[in-house]
Amino acid sequence: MSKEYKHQEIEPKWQAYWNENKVYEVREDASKPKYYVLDMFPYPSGAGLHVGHPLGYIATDIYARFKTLKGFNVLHPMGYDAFGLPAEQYAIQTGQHPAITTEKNLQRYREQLNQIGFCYDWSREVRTSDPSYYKWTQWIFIQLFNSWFNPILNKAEPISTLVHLFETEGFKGSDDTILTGGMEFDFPAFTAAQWNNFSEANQQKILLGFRLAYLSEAYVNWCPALGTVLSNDEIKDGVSERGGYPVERKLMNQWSLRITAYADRLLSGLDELNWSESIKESQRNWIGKSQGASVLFEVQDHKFSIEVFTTRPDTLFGVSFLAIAPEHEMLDQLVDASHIDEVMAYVNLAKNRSERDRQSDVKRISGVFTGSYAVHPFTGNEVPIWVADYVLGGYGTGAVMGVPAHDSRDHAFAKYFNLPILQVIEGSERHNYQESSYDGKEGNCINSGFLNGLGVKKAIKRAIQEVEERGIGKGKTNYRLRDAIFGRQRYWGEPIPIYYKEGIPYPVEEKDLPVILPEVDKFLPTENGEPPLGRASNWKYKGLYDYELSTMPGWAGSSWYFLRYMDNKNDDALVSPNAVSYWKQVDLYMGGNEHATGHLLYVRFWTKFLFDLGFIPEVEPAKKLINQGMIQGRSNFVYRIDCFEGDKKELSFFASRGFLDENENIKNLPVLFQEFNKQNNQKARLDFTKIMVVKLNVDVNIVKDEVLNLTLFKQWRDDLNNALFVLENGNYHCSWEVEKMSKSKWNVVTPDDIIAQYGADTLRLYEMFLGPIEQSKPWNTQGIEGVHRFLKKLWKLFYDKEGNFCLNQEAPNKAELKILHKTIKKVAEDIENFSLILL
RNA sequence: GCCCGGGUGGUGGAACUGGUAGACACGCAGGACUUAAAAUCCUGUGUCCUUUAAAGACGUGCGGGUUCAAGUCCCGCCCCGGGUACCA
Repeated sequence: MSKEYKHQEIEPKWQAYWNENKVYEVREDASKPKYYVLDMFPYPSGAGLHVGHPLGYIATDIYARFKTLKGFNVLHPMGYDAFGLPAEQYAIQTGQHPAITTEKNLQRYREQLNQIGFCYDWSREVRTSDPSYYKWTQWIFIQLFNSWFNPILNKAEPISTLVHLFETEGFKGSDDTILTGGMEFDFPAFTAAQWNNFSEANQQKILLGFRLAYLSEAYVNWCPALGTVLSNDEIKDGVSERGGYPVERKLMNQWSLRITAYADRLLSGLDELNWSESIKESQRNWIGKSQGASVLFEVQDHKFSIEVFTTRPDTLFGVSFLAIAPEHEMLDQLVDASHIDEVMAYVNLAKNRSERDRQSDVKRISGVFTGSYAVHPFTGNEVPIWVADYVLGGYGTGAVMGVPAHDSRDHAFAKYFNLPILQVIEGSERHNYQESSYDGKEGNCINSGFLNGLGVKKAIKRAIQEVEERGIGKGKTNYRLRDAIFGRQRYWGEPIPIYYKEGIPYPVEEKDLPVILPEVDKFLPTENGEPPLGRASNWKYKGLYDYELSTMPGWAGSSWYFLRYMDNKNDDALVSPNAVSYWKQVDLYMGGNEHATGHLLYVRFWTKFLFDLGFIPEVEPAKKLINQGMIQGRSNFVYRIDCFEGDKKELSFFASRGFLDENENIKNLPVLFQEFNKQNNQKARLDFTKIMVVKLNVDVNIVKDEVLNLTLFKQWRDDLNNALFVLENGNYHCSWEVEKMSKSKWNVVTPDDIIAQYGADTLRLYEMFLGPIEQSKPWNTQGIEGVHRFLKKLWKLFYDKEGNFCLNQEAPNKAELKILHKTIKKVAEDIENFSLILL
């Protein structure tokens, strides 16, 4: 051993030892209690693993090692969420196959992970893009396709039980008990005899309305110029980020998963989970259970009614208008001829606004009168029907009853369009109903016929009773949660294992799985707008039938990966009963907050589904969840001063932070130019026609303590070779801001440099030292020195000046034992509490 | 907009149920060791006033409130991060 702490020697030595002796490989062992520690697996991006990823990994690694020492049989695996958009985008730009990009990125991730010295059992690695893995993702999809949700048993069952029901009892129509709450399509009632005489096509069409994986129309962001569907992410300011083309919302036939059937179980299941309250609260809000009533409003001079959903049937007498969504299916029929142009113009505009836009933009009130009236079911009054974009097509019934006096958005709408505001709840006497609404639930009904005098809660019950008696509505539970659109018009994902025979979708037979992602010449949609898989030549099931051309979304593979780690090489089942009955579920799951309602809801859904069908023994994927805070990037900026003469840029240089004021404008122009001339030995005038300050992200790796390394800056990009500067005391000072850590912001710090300089142990210690694991914080490498020094001191406790390992064998005295045991207690408690900061 | 987090020195953060705000560390300043530097060790370090010290005043995003006592509890705001259904 050398004389001082040398991580360059210590770390590779032990990492090699672990590797050669397979120290961290585990197998089921009934003699020991099991413990399953899981990290949310990473998407292998081109920028490599940044310092944010290991934060959670290090914490779980400490915990996994601790649990092992405590005698548990610890499963601690790692793998990759390897399908996804970025690799596909890259493929579109460069022609490089996403599989190649992914493989390359993945290698790099593995190297980085190895360097940090994690105790993963690498023999269990999974990759979602590997056919041996996605075979089972596809298999689960087929199970979903072959299942329906039985609301009486409150669980999924094979579709054959529904077929049996149809064959023996038929279907009683939209109020049938087999419906899970109006989420299936409305089919007319049929008898068993009728069912048996239906054509195959008709039967299949009906079944599709009940399957947990089904085909239906849904709105997507369609970009005609790119011929593809875009995520909200890919849209900036209403146009495509790539190319800046217009985007419209378009109805498209899409595969969806009936997650809404599980809404109640997803909600009630939260109570037993040891997850943070904030995550559980987010999920509750996302599921958005609300109780109320659906009420039918007859449309005057027409033979149909509009169904509205309301949580406040007690305010029915306060209705002064109905508002329907621009997407409402009855719109065409009810709009009055004299209003048709105006309405259609509005609808075309409103439909193409994104939902988020429509919900967030509360200040801009818009809507248009359809020219038609509904009849108030109790008063018989005429109620004007409006189209308004604050009503969303996908939520509730796509129509609301406007009660301006007691709903703030209805109020804003009524006030803007001068619609009557009718008070029906007694609030505070001084409340001015022309100014604002009273949304509270305290008070008694007034001006409300049979509801007068009742408190809000009683009035709700009474109103529901009344509409039910009159046959114009019923009590109803509504969920904000929508079925999950599952099809993607993309290449780099799991092919949906469906083929079409005479236009009817059928699942690929299990023995033919996996449906391998075919090769294509380009990763773009076809000329006639089909997804990229439409380019695959001779790609037919059994050589005869067309395959489904859409692929699965990013979250498909991640919705069940925790199961695959238990038995990752099994070719006969997604996981063997043996393995899953031993490892059961994740005991500790660590991951980012950003997955609160996406991944974490879907994985719970799939887990419940697989449980229902008897494939796994647990209804929840993870008992305990810890959200590691996001490590944000700490971006550095430089300021370029561009000076124009007319449209021509005459001069351009970089000014240090101090020359700009708080608002990042030039503080004092003459002083700046004086300094510029002095420092660069020039004679620039300052009477330019236009002077602009351009703020640019600069690579944080060439900035230290906010001081820019000028030499490296000039080498950073070709156009900067001859860059000119105005410095402060010989230095260029940058500004900084907290942003998401990403390649495009030049603020990615990778663990590699830190490990090379200080070693993995210093990195690990420092990441834990940064602050509580749950808290988000920007990355800042300042401070790592102190941690490194701590390790050196620790090392010196055990090695003398010549580098000899020195311990003596003397029995410890009482005081020493006391310290030892206090330390053991403290360390054990801190680790159990994930208080990994204090040393 | 809505939902979930967060805001404490120059910096990361500590303060468990309301009870000495700023632990620990970084940085900075000074000193010791050294021919010198690095490394290491020691001392100081919230801000302001003050030659210094003592003493004092002010201090946990902003404005109010409750309390003997507020970083912590209540009300109203501001700012930052995440999510908002095809990013993962």
